[in-house]
Amino acid sequence: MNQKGIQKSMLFDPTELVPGQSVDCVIIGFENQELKILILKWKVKGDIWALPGGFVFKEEDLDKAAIRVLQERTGIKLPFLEQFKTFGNLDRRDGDILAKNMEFLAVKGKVADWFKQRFITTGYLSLVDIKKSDPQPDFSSEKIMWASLDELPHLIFDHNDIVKTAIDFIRNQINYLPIGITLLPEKFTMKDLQGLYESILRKKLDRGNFQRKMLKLDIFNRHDKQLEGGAHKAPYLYSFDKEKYEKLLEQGYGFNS
Amino acid sequence: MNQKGIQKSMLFDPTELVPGQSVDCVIIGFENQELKILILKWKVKGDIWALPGGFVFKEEDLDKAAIRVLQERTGIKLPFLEQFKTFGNLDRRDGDILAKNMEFLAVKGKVADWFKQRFITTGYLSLVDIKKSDPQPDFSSEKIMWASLDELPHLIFDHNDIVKTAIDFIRNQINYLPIGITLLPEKFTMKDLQGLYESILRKKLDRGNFQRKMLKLDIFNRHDKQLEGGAHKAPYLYSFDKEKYEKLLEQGYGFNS
DNA sequence: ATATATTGTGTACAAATGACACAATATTTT
DNA sequence: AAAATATTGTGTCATTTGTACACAATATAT
Repeated sequence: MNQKGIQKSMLFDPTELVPGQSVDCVIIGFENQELKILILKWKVKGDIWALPGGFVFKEEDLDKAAIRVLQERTGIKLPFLEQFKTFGNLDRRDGDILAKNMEFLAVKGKVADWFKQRFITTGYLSLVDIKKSDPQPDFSSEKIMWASLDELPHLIFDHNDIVKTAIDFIRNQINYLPIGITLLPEKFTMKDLQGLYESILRKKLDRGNFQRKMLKLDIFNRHDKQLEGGAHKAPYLYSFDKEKYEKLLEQGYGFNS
Repeated sequence: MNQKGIQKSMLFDPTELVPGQSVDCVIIGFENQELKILILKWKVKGDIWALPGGFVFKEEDLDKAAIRVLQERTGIKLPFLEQFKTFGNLDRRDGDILAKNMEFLAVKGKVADWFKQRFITTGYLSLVDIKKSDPQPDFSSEKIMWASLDELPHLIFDHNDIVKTAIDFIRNQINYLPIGITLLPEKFTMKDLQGLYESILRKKLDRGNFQRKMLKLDIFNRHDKQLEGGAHKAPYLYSFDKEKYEKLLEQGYGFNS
């Protein structure tokens, strides 16, 4: 969290970290009617993509570690962040890849040992407005990018599984998560919102019924008409009434089937 | 899992364990129309109740550790077990209580240090038929008992929070968890099943509608009438058709509101 | 001016939910 | 032995919710 913390984690001083414990973040965005995941390319030999993850300080709450790691590794601050599962299988790390990279990076001794141990990692889920976020690669990453969920490259270790679990979690919890308010821009059309639901639920919804059902929730502000657009009637723009939205979220709302 | 493993964990040999990582089990049963939790009384000074928990071997999957710990500490084998959340706050362990107990037990050196570190614990949920289970206290417990959820004593550390989270999890996932088949005896009445749902959802359900809705699921075998009973019409006994039940569970079923 | 695509809303039927009713039946009381 | 009592299994019906499809309104393209 503080500057010292950041420095220390960059240097991987094992004495201040919880051994064998990490956090990994599945950062989800929505753009062009599809879900996207933020992934990092490691500064190592070969194309190695991974979720932004990191370690936990001995004097740090697990939740705080997730917030800090996300901030350090992507520049994203104060996101919606929720734990969804902890992964602790013995085979979840690939020893071969690690060994080769230790060699490539000429990492030896305690630091190499640190990376080679088995890690139990806790997965955190973040929902982000892509337009508002400007993710930056950290010192250990060559590149950072939003990858379409449907065309996600192979990720290191069990990170593809972690992503899948995160998406299943969202689908399951869709009525209790602030998906609209976090994933969409301030103003959006009902078509945008419907596309978001369809991407998460992986099925088509009836346009008319979707619109009616959403509007009946009474959590939207209706704005002026959208001007730019295609050769057709311009849709209304909506934004969330945050108070009403949060009140409704507590009890859950939305789609049962 | 193996005999060696059990011995080692009893002796708390820190070199074979993952430091700072534990698992805690919320074992849930249903008896006399109410939910019950299995808790242990520590062999230390004062009345200290806790969830059955334990540590994770360096060469052991996290899920396997939970199964082993449950077995070692309660004698319960092959239960339904599911991870629900990981707790990693700095303040989740109470240093005072630990220090006093180390003193009382005359535990010093490495073993005392082991117990004093911060633990990140992963909560596992187990659903058990009380009638079939015969929990036994392990060497470190003075007593083991089923405590009514509504009259749960104060548990050590954040264990009361962990129980609450587990119950919330079940309520939330009720349509996807095998609650009936794990918590009820082989044969049961619709009233039993309704009582179970009411205990979890914490609300009364209409008897007639509940019965109809359940039977319509077509996952039960209807047996002979129950003979013993009160001054009234004897109810049917039912059991689950396991194949149909499992098929239905995959897609979820039950109560939306 | 006309064509086209898409929106906002209407309608009508089906299915699910919720509240309550009532006969059937096993025991207890008289 | 008959009546009283409690509880079960099922019936009914009004209300709500879900689903499919229709159609006028309207913004731009031709």
